[in-house]
Amino acid sequence: MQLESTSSKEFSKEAVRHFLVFKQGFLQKKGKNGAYDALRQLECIQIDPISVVHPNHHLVLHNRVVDYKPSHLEELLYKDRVAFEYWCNEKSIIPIEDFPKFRYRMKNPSQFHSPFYERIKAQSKELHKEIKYVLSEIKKHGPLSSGEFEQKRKIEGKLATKVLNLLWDCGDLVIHHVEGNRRYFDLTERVLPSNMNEEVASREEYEQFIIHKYMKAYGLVDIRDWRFSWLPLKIPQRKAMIKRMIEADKLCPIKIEDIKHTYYVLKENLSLLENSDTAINESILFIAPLDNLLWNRKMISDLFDFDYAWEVYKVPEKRIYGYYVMPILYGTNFIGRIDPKLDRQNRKMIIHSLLLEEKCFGENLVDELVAALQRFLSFHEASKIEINKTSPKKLKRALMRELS
DNA sequence: GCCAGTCTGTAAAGAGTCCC
DNA sequence: GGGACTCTTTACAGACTGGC
Repeated sequence: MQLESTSSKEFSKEAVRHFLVFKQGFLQKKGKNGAYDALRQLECIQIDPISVVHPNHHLVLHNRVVDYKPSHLEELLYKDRVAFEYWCNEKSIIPIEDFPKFRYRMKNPSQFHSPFYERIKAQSKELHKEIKYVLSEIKKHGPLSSGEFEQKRKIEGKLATKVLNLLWDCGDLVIHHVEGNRRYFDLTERVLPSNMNEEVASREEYEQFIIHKYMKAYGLVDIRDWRFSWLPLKIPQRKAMIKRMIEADKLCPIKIEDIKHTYYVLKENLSLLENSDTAINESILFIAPLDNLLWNRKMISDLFDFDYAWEVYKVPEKRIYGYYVMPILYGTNFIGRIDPKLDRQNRKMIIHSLLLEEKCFGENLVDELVAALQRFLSFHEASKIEINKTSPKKLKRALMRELS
């Protein structure tokens, strides 16, 4: 199937990088309202529980909102209820106005992903009694976590987790609040306004909505992406969908210098891509491992000539850059990697390594790195810093001179 | 041989539980 | 009281399998 049209526009890598970085809105917002605006601009933020430093979702907002605090997001989720948690780019935080659209997926969970759901769906008949019991207990007592079912009620903890997740997948329960990493679930009808819970989109409406949302969030559309369109589509179905969108004048194929692979961009974003004068943040940023900018690792490699792999899931002997390694962004380039860990007891930020790419180091970078580290420390309420390894070696002394 | 899809290993913090 | 242990949460990366 030939998808490239003769009218494909050609762009430099730098122009496309500028477009992608601009769309992320780095350090463009302020305060709790700014955090909400950033969430809407990003479409969703991926959740991750690993807390070596602040977890992924907080790091993502820290890089968009100049004075961001984790309490901003907690309030947006559990007090103001202008955001909710559900499957989007994996488990994600999503603006609440999208909730009615997600109802289609909630009511038809077997049509979508989640191997976890598939595993327990097979047991759903057997779980019928437990489902009824969990719902009635929550109705009676208010928000409950899996732990409470194990401790005080007659249901084993792992089974309670399965049932709670199943009911959450299906939209019968929402996350009321979180204590540590324990989620408390409540009835959706009790937490959200009735209009949110009544409207159910059709399959067609949901698909159109989620495809558009995906394309806006990614900026560049890549048919190889394993999360393509956040729908379970095989390659031929993806090609057919792209063809339809090109014919409907909603999507444009683009050619990028030195890249054979064809990427696509929403027609509505084309003028933004063509306009490389848009102002972007020029400070150094430590990008979260699951930041929206990094969702498509192949695209990052193509456009930024930077191969990034998060190493938390690698066996220790195969790690090259460190367990929680984060890319360092400077303007429209990745200039290196940082592997941090917060020592919470001593309020000390330990930088296991800070490695700059070859050719990236210049004396003027030191000031920018110091500013970025100071902001990172302040965000984590760390009063001390320890830097173990840098590349180049002389960077460590230069940084410590400014930071201590 | 290549590509798509599936399965498994891996690790962290925080809260709760158990036992001395 | 406090140390040791268990449970909970998550999905990427790489190994593996199967189809063409």
